[in-house]
Amino acid sequence: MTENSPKAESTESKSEDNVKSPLDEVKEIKKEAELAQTGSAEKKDADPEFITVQDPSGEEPIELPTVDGIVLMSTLQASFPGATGLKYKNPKTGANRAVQVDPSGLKLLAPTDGWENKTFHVIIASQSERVRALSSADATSAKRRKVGSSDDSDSDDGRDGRSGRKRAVERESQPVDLIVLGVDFKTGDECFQKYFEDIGTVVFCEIKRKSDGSSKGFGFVRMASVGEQNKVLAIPQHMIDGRRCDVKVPDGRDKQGRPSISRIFVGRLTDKVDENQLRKVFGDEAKTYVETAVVTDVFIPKPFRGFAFVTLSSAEAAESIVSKGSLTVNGLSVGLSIAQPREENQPFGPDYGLPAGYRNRRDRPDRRPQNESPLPMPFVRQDFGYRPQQSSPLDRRYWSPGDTSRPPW
DNA sequence: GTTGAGCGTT
Repeated sequence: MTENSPKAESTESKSEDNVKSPLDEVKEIKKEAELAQTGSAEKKDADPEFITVQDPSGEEPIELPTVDGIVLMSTLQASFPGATGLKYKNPKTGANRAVQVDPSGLKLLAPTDGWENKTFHVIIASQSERVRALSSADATSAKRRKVGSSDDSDSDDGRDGRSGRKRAVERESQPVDLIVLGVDFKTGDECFQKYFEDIGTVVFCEIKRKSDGSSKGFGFVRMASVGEQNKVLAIPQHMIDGRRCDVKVPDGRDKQGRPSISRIFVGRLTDKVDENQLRKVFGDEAKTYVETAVVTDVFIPKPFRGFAFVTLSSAEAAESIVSKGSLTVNGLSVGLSIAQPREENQPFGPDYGLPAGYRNRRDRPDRRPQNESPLPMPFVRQDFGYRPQQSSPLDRRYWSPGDTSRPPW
């Protein structure tokens, strides 16, 4: 079985670049997902059937698609967050029958007499939670909360399986909507959703459209867990409906209280580096500090300028790496620092502590003068990811030692 | 030439 699978993907008439490893990675992931799905039934040629599911809150029934004769749990949960299964009334006995769930928990298996001619009802883990989710006040955050209801402890990372043991990973924030850029205008919602369901559980997704219904070319997706979100973000280049897409954490949306994402400025780069190298080096390094950490984004300015930005899923990992001061990439040492947010992203307004001339030369606040109080343990007390602030504004101001001009106070 | 940036709500 070591032969290349002769898939009918010969229709790649478009751009077939030499970016191999990322694509292979995608294929591997998709293959995994495929294997997980091809359980028993094998009727690929059949048109997708739909089953009718009654909404527990009494709204209109929803039709869910079947895939190869099964219904994906992720599909169910995308429509009914918190759902753990389906049931239907047995016409002979009048009793409710539960739809069988396969051991992996990913698939709902067809009843022995098929999906047809039945109305299914959703089984929700906790009714009270669902009610709470529907309360308008907390609608958005409740939506997120729902996800974990079937599996109360967070499912950090699929690879580790059950969450029986606590890991040396601190609690990361909830998944966020990820922006998907470069979506083909003809790509439909189903296809869009399906793509991400092959990677993990999708709780929300949407292609943005104009008023006339035409696609804007981008969309959003939210995965059920941070682990799955990281899985998505770790893929450098997505191929959705035959088109290359980028998936990123939207600007300004990653900081809800605490940042779960952290960006590193990488200086002193040579023009030989490419994105994949940076992903590898920083990804490996990050995992030595936080095992679930992944590189979620790499930005290299187009006319090469000797620097790059590497974003990690873990602020702690980013801090840890940066605290080393440098890292070896391609045999050369590169400079590291925490990326400064752009002006509009700075929650504290302009640089109060810095004379105007220093605003572009920010000496990192985290590389503190030696003659001052000891390091405040960056991640212990880090209320805001990008800017470790002193508790007292008078404690510390930064200016160049040789500078004769006075600080403003 | 050591600080970027495709971006949503009904």
